[in-house]
Amino acid sequence: MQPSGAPAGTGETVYLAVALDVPLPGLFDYSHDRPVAPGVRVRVIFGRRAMVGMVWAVREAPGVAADRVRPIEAVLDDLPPMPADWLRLAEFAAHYYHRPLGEVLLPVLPPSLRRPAAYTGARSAGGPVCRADRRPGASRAARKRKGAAQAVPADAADAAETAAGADAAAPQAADPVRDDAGPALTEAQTRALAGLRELLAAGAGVALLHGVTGSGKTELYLRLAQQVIAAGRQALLLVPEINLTPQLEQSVRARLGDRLAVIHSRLSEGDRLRAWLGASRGQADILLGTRLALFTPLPRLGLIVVDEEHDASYKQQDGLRYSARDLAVWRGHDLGVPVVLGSATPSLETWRHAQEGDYRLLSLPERAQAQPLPEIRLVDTRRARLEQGFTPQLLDALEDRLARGGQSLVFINRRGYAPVLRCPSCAWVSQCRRCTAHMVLHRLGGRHVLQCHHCGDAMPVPRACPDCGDPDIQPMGRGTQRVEEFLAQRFPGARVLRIDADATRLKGSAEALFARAHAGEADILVGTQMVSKGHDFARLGLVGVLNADAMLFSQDFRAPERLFAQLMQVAGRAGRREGGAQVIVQTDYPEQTVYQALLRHDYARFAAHALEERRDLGLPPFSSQALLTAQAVQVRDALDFLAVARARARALPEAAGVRIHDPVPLRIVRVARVERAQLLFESDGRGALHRLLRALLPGLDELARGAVQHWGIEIDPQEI
DNA sequence: AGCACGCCGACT
DNA sequence: GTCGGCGTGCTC
Ligand SMILES: [Zn+2]
Ligand SMILES: [Zn+2]
Repeated sequence: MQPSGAPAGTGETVYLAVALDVPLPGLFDYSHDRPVAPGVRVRVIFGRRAMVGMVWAVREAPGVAADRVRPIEAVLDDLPPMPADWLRLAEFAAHYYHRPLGEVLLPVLPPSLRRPAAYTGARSAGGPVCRADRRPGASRAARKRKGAAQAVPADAADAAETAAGADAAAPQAADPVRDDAGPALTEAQTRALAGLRELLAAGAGVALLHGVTGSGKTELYLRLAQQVIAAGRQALLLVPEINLTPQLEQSVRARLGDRLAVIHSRLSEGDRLRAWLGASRGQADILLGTRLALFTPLPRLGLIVVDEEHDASYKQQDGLRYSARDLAVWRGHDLGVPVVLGSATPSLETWRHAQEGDYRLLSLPERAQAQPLPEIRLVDTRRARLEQGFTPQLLDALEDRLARGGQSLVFINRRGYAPVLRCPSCAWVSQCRRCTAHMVLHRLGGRHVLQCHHCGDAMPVPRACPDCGDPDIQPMGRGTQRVEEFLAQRFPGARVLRIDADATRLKGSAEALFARAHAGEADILVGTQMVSKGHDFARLGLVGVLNADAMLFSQDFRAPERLFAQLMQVAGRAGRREGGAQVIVQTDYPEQTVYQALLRHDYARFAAHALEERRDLGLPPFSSQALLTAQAVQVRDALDFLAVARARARALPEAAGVRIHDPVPLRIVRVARVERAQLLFESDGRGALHRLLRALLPGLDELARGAVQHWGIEIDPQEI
């Protein structure tokens, strides 16, 4: 660290334009005795507090009155300046998402690099980088985890298969062509790999690897990464949060060696910094991580892979609302590095790019191990007599699987026992006092409680109706817990295992529950979307889907797209190791395209239909959207703010070609005593929309003074 | 966003 | 009398 005022200054005062993580536009000028390179972090006093900022530019004169300018406290020179391409990426993100530079540059760094106290305390010992370098090994906890992971695979082939998750082409015991380079490829894999290698040879471009669950996409990523590493470059492999398991890490390590860095949000600060340093110093050849790994400097980057590119977890939901997939494509393009997007159900944005020829489309139409895809049955629930939500067909199928010793999965995307409690005599329902939403009945231990899924509030279940005293209040509908209870009682001999966010929180780690399922300690699994990702269950022969229609009723135009992806994913759990698997989807609307396309495992048909609809309605990907959001105690104030914003926008010359909708309250207006509303902007071209926002947004802070607590802009919203 | 200052209600 | 409530305003 270079203390300010240290010797060897030039004597000339310069002004450093510093980016700070504050929601204020622009940069802040600080004085210093010599120039400092852009991309270097500095410690400064801002207002009353110490902050870490990043130098963006050097100026000869301050942009504000000289008496307001303060000196740099310290130049944090324990790291070289951030590289130019990294600064370009951050600049693009700040510009595209309409946020100040500092709100991108600093939050994407490992936390210890942006905390001023990490450099000042008595125990700071030269700062976080020195401390990390002094203990180059991983932390004790990390070593323990690694040791445990390595101890597991007695059968390495099997471990690699489960681990690489959805898409490892599993080496079979009898596979004759297997060698150190990995399992033998199918014909389709070989063709796709050739296409990917052409992309690599071309040096840039985007490919969409479209392959059904189990078609072996992961194997192709690994081979491509191997090739890139052999050429002396680094590979960045992004995966959804839920897929980044110790097993995946272990299998990548087994295949690509120890020069692997892993970055995700659940790492300790020390481990995260060490991984980040390893990747940014070029010591790691491969970086495996979740969306936040996208912002890691990689000096020798040669390949970016985004697995399950349609996954919602690539979109950050708090702070800077960026899409790691979109930024990955930008970074690849900027650096002239190939980008591979993989999915069984690509986002329609990506699919359209592939159809238009912007992206190279490579398909893996079949499962790698030649098991047929499961047979799908739609069961019409309109005229069925239901038993706790189950049709006789599904119950019969469950019974049949039980008799044959197979495993089944009942999928219901709703946690808890019942979504609402209701009084039969009056209008009382279990309403949350802080939200416009029902409190959900949960079984906790042996007792029941009411829980709000939106604000986290909890309360005991009343013994009788609080309004009229009727003791006979009833749970309405069902969630995983009630389904679990029903199945246990309906099939007394069966071992029923529930896997959802509550079960994994309560009974220890998710991995332990999944391990029980894998070990065959359950006949019927009951789960939410948590079970539909990343995990294969060897003996799983039947998947039953309850309540799929709930996702269809959403106002959001992307609801069918998400439902289709969800159903394909959960259907893909069945029959991974043996044939004869079956999926039963209960629905009131079997004629809907989503379900008809699902019957044939036909993504292309679904996508063509959905795209046609989007084109007719002028929706993405045929238009660009932005959402202006506002929060207030009273939704009226939020709506008024948005109405004025709309009037201002319409008065601007930049409004030409931009459709500005009406301000509307959110579907769930109040969450934790805050009421929300939004205003949708839409235009056919991206440029017009962004020009309008650039003219409109700077004035809104002033407009929001008063009853509006908060406002924000979301570019390319994925839920509206 | 923090973090101050600032001016009115109930507490030792 | 002051402890603290959060309204308002500023931060290079
Ligand atoms: Zn009542
Ligand atoms: Zn609530």
